[in-house]
Amino acid sequence: MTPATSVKPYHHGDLRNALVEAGVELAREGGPAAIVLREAARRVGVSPNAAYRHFDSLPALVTAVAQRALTDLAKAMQTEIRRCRPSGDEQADAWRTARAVGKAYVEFALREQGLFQTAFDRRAHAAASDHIEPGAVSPQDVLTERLEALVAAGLLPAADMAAARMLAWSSVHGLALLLLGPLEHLSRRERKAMVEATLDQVGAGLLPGRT
Amino acid sequence: MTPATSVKPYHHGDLRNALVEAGVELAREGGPAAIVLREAARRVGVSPNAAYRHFDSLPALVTAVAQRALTDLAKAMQTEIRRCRPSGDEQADAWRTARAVGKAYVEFALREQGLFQTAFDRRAHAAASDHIEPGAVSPQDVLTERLEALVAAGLLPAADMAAARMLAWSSVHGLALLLLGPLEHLSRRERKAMVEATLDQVGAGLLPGRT
DNA sequence: AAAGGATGTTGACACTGTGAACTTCAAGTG
DNA sequence: CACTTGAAGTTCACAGTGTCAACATCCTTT
Repeated sequence: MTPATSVKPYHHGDLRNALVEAGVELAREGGPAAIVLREAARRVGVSPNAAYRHFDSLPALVTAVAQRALTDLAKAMQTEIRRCRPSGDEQADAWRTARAVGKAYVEFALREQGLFQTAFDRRAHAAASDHIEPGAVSPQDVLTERLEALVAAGLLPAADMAAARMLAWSSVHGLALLLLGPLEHLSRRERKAMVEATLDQVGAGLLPGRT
Repeated sequence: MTPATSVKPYHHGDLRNALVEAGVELAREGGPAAIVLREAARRVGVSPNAAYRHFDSLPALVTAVAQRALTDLAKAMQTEIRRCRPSGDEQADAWRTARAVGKAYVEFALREQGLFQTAFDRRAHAAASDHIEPGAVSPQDVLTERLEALVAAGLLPAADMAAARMLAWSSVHGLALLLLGPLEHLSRRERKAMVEATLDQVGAGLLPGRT
């Protein structure tokens, strides 16, 4: 049995993950621009250049953090779906869960501003050729799943899927970013109202005649 | 008459503006992160710290560039309105111009990616206490104006203005950012289709029963 | 047991934002 | 008109960053 903290082994053992986690923490504190290679290495207790054994460059680390953020977002959406307990009415349930997904999206953005911005940072998506997690579920997947439920419930014509996807994703994504940026001065109450109103409005656009 | 280019006067004369313009150029080339104090000063032909006589810090310069970008965007929207020649039918015209504004928004974002991202950069809106241009018109103003036209034409209940504003702004803003980020691989044709479809869908949400 | 490759470390370089002290110049005051 | 004074630019300096090259250490495989 090797003592847990002997004196610090020369090899960290799980540096890549540790760096990503440090990066996540930095992103949570100050957004994508706060992800700094040297600081991440410092927090992990390792020399700056050790990171280059696991990431080609800083953007590569940012990309990894962004992917982590994306799956966190997806998880939050799924959790919110699970909190909606079925009422038996398939149509009502389909719409309620779809709405819940949108709400979870915005709430995650507000709760985890730094992570959310990192998830959609330009540099993150730029250095794309990074190895992707196998079982990673993306926010798009969760949304698509909900739209399919709407189709199955007969609320949405299958032919309108693509357009509906764009409207739903665009409006919720835009809403989140506006609340984080130009509308950041709004009170919690006002924000809440905006979110509810916008989600209803999206519903009106998505499902003509049914809300 | 002082010769236009004697030998370079010690005092630049219009440094603030020159720096902002250099900043705009940098932003156009590489987004908000590419706005670099020293490079801007270099391009203007002045020492790095000269900038500090006009801007408290780098974020202050970014803010100035962002404001310039915002008015550029607003101008593009207004131009697109003007390209819509009235057809006599007030309702049709109101909707057509509203739609044109949305389209101009997205097209500006695609055409001037760097500027657009700078306009909505976090650091830009953070250092807010900068002196604002007097006659500056904002994108929000243009949008509001179009919504009022919709109300005047009897297409939109005045009570729904706030909600409509949020839906329109959110969806168009989100659409633009998605096209620039996660959907950047789309072909020009696909993008176009997305934009048209989403705008129509927004119209459906905004004006129930009328498109 | 020795080789070899993966993993960390040190040292160095160019670049950035920013503060302090100095210089130049235009404008107003006695 | 000489002379001060304050705005606008400059130089020097420092800490912090990403990244490269060369070196050190350790696990693994033969």
